[in-house]
Amino acid sequence: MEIRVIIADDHTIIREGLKSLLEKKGVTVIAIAKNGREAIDLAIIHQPDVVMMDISMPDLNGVEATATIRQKVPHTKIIALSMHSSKQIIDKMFAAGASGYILKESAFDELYNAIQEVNKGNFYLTPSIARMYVDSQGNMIKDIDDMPKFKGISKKEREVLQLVAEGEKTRNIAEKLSVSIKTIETHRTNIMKKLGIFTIAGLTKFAIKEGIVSLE
Amino acid sequence: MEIRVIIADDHTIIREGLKSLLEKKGVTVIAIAKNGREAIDLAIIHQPDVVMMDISMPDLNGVEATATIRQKVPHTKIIALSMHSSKQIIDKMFAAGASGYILKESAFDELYNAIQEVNKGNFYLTPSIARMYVDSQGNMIKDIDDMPKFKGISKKEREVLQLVAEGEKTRNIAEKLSVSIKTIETHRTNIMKKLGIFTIAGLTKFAIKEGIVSLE
DNA sequence: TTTCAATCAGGGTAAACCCTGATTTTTGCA
DNA sequence: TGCAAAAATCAGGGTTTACCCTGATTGAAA
Repeated sequence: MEIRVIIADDHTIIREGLKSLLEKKGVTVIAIAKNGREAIDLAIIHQPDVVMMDISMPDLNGVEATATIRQKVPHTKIIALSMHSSKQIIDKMFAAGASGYILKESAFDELYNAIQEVNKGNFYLTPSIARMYVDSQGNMIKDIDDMPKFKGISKKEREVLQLVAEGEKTRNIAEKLSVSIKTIETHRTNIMKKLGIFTIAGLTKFAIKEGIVSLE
Repeated sequence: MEIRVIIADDHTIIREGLKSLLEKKGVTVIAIAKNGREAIDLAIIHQPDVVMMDISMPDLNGVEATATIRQKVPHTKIIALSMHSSKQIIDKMFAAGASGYILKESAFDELYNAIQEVNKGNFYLTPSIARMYVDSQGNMIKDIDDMPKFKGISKKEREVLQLVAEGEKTRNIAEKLSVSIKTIETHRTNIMKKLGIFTIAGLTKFAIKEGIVSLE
């Protein structure tokens, strides 16, 4: 059976390379996204079987994009494609509703395997990471809808924080999120109060440290 | 004429993806290395035309591997394949003897172009980075090694940039440097023009990338 | 049912941003 | 050594954005 896949990664080389490899294996790459927001839009339009989702992307990161896609296109499965094996990041991704997690240093065959498994409705975890999970928790992943809070920062606030740290002005953020400028101002003020950081530069550094935005 | 290439990258997905893309274009990938040490060994054995070299690799990084290959296999050209556009890293790579520098977010066509150019004996720099190596008159600075400053940023401007990126307000910066607010405003404006970055968040990220400020 | 997230308004001050134009000091190099 | 270029300094005066209150509504979650 044909598997229809969307690739989301901010690095063109990876997008194109992955597409080339998947197509060799007979997987149909129906669309390519270069950030989380594009991934959401394309997932809604194309209703793919699987999304290969990079975690750190500009504009809207992979964790948030995963949560939104899981909500709006529930039958679409998501595999996180990451460079990091930090437990914190993995937890976030599965909490957001990912079905698989593989590393960029994994072999392509493993990635192909993951797509097959996830498409069948199973979970897939890179073996090295799976070992870490079984040791610490015992139980595997459960489908949690609500994302764990991040230092008291709400989902929307985190989204605003990312855009602020990426250099967007309030007006542009308001347009992107289709709300009023006043709303964004309120969010930004609340973020600053919660974090105790009162400058754009400070917020930017915080967002970089926390992996909310990348330096690329 | 056939171009013989070695790929060195610690991420299997990238190695295999790149190989697949290059072979589609008729480039011969004669070997694949997953760290710098392997890259050196394989370069000596196979004497390739070009090595695609990732910079951050375990065991032995791309910079050292580049220097060694340039010394032991002088006719082999090296293209750095990086995720970062930090000046320090670029300088190091070219100092080590690289002939090209491209980003992983570049399109594959650009990478293919770079291979062609480098194989002819030319240098190749990703346009976005090349722009940073251009002075205010629009002249390309060829000698990257003794480039005095980064895109025409003066000493004082750099000082102001650091304070801006650390979250200081114009008034505080003026006080610290014992000059008027207007002077700082002028510096900041000039920095923005020179860098083509027009937000505090952008300046902050730039400063972090360049090591002007740290993440604490 | 009370809390919290998300939405938005009014109205204000401070700061950033953007010109033009100018003087003085430092510095590269012919 | 001398001179032109670049760096550093500052002013005036404008627009825009950020920042900071108070206050209010809706809907969802606890």
